[in-house]
Amino acid sequence: MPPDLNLRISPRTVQRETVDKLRLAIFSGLFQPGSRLIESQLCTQLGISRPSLREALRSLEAERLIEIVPNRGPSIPALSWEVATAIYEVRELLEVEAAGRCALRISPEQLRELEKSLSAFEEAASSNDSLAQVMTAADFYSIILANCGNPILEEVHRGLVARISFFRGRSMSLEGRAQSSLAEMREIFESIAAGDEKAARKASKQHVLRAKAAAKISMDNGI
Amino acid sequence: MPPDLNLRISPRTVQRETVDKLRLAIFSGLFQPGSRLIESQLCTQLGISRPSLREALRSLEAERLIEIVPNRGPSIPALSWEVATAIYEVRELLEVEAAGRCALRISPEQLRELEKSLSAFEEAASSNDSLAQVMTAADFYSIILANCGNPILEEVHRGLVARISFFRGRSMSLEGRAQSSLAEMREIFESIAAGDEKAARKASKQHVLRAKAAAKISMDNGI
DNA sequence: GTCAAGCCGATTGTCTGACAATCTTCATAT
DNA sequence: ATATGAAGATTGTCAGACAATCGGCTTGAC
Repeated sequence: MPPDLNLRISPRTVQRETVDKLRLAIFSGLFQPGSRLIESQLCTQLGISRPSLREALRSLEAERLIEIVPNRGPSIPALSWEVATAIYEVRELLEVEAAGRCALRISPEQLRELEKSLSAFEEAASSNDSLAQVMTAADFYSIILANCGNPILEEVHRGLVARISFFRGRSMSLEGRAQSSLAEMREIFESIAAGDEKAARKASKQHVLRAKAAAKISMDNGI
Repeated sequence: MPPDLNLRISPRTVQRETVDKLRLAIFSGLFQPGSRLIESQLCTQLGISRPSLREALRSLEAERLIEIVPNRGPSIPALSWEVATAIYEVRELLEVEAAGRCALRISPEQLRELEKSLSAFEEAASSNDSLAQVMTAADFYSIILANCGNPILEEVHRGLVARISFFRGRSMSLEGRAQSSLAEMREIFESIAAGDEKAARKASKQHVLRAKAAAKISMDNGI
């Protein structure tokens, strides 16, 4: 078999990645909540055709990252505090369960991985880079969710966290939030490392509750 | 203002409903797990164009009701027992929480509604119409989830239940499953009616566990 | 001046038709 | 029997079109 030279003169524009680009743009807060997304504009910006764009938009709609109102088109939904609260509550349910399970079954190897991500967050927390803080914190949870033994738990969790990504950056930049977050995460880590299910659940619950409180504060302040 | 005669000679084919049609087709088991969905065929069957169909398919893909493999197109995913188990476990988490909350906050009016749906299931259970059984049972949960005070809980639950709809018809047709299901549901209802949160949680947990067991049996039997 | 009616541009919903890239299948040759 | 290769089927993507609908603006009436 001849080696795959991977030389593609005109690669069919791989717009399987269009969804990812758009998702990232939404995460990074490029669009204001409530603002409309004009299809023709997005097409030129992304360099794809309207049918392709609309496919991507349907995916995002199903993920609840955008809303599509008939005859008005896609827009960024304004997240009410009521819905945000509901999301935090379900997140609590899922994370607590995942942390508890994780404590009982995580492998030494993955535990080291978790420790590394905690260190990464520690470093980010001592800086003022709130984007790095959010990213490393997300890594930490991801590892827990990925090792809880239930792929659905992970999948649902990811979907929910995506919807409140808007808050996360804001609340993390609250005075002292990163540091207290670090302490909470360390406690979760210690409990999991010790294989103490109950402690892991308790610590995890505390963490989500405090994150929720921080989000509420930053929202009330209209940050 | 002239009255809206609602006379549309050529109504723009409302294919906002295309997704619903397809979803229903999948629920009712019209497609075999693992079978491919040919776009051109679906287009003619549904009477819509390919771009429109592909939008609908993207929505279903995001709901995990179909899979789309690049260059192979959409297909019905074969649900492994491993994934099904994971779904049942998360369902347990959500339903238990919802039942518990419901017990504390449901209005008398909604309680009557719940009782009615229980009666409907009772009637279906005494018949042999397993489709009616599944539908009325789904109604019962829906009412609980809709009244638990957390819309996200409901939303996530609906998404998960959709993915195991394939099993539900099968396991409900197991000898005696409908009757024992009825007993379990009655216990959930009684607990909620009594405002007993703990009992509601316990009964709900039992119910999901038994449903899971029934699903496993019917799957092992290859029904 | 305020409010209603109606018009106009902007945008969406949907279709048709096209074509290259890729996968499948089957026949052929070694 | 296996590898090769060619034909057909299917997907990925685009361009262009047009009616339906929405939002805002102008106009006109009171």
